[in-house]
Amino acid sequence: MPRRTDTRRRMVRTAADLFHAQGYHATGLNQVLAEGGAPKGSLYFHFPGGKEQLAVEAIALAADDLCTALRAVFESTPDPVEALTKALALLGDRLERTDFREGCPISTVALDASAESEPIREACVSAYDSWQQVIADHLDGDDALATVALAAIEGAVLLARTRRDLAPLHAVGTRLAALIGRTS
Amino acid sequence: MPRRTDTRRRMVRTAADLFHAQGYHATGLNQVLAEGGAPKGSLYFHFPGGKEQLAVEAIALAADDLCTALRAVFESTPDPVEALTKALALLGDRLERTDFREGCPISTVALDASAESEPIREACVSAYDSWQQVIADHLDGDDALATVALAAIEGAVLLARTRRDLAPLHAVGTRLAALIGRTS
DNA sequence: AACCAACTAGACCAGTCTGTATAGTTCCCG
DNA sequence: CGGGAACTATACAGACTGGTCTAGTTGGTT
Repeated sequence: MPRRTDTRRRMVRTAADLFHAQGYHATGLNQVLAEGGAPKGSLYFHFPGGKEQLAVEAIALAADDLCTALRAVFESTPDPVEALTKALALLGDRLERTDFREGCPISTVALDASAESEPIREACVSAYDSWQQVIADHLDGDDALATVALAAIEGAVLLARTRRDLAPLHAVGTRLAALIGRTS
Repeated sequence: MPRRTDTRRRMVRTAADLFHAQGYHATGLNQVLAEGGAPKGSLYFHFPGGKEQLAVEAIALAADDLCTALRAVFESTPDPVEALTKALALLGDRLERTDFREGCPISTVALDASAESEPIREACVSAYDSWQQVIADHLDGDDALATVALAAIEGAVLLARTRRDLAPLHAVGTRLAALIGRTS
């Protein structure tokens, strides 16, 4: 039985899910506590930095999860266009499964909190950077190109989530080859 | 002195700016009131639907503003790639001017409120649709392609705002030709 | 002048927010 | 068995939330 228990971990997990679906300001600490089955005292014991610290860790966790998933896709798929299409499918599946509640794990928080909290902003930047790095690694290290691919994907997820329709994902998917400038 | 006064208009304008920069949940009605110089009673006189109605109208206003600006750019610039580059510059200027507080006028709200309010979601969809329409009109009516262009722009603005760096905008700008599939 | 709609003003309410304080429990170690 | 750290549990605080209510003011019309 670990002393430094899994309660802490569970809190971060719960917070990550809630922030993912609702954003920073729309998610109350009470909701995180209730859903994670923990009282207030525990929260401020584990996260003396309060909501902000919890958000930073939640973002890092969510970023890591997606980064791992992305890496798995890219490592099992040599052709980058095909790999990106698979990545889009991954995000599309999640959107559909959650009735379009969960798109990009961090962009809601990035938009609604990173202007007022520098630590949160930095966590979001790290997240985007990590994903972009995975993409760039499989695009001959072309960072600018990876930026464009990431932007197109993020934008597509944003549109798909708002419209409740996967079409933007597919549109971007079919145009990825042109975007990347390969014929494959 | 106009009877159906400009107070109402001013409220929508203020709300639009605040929602733009901070999102839905981070923006309190009191802040809108204070910044717009109006008391609570007036708000619920002009907007019986409360915060939600105010948001819907603010989104519509912001959408219209950008739509007009986009149309102006496209009508004065025959080449669509060049026009999109100008549009990116427009958004980049605003980002820089506002110290990266104001990116896309509605995407923050789209992400942090459209899941819980159907009217707000619909207003956001209309906004995206109107912008996409302008783009498609100058892309031989290719709607899917316009979707990709819009997604890339939205994603670029999101990344630029979070990173506090216009590079993503430029990266997308230089790749637009490939994205659109034209040599011009 | 009288009237009525349009509109303003702000007090007020109940609920929620993040955050604090403190008493209690659990669990390992000696 | 005893002591102390790790952790939980809950009550509470103060500020702020969106929203309601009613009294008052303004201004055009007859």
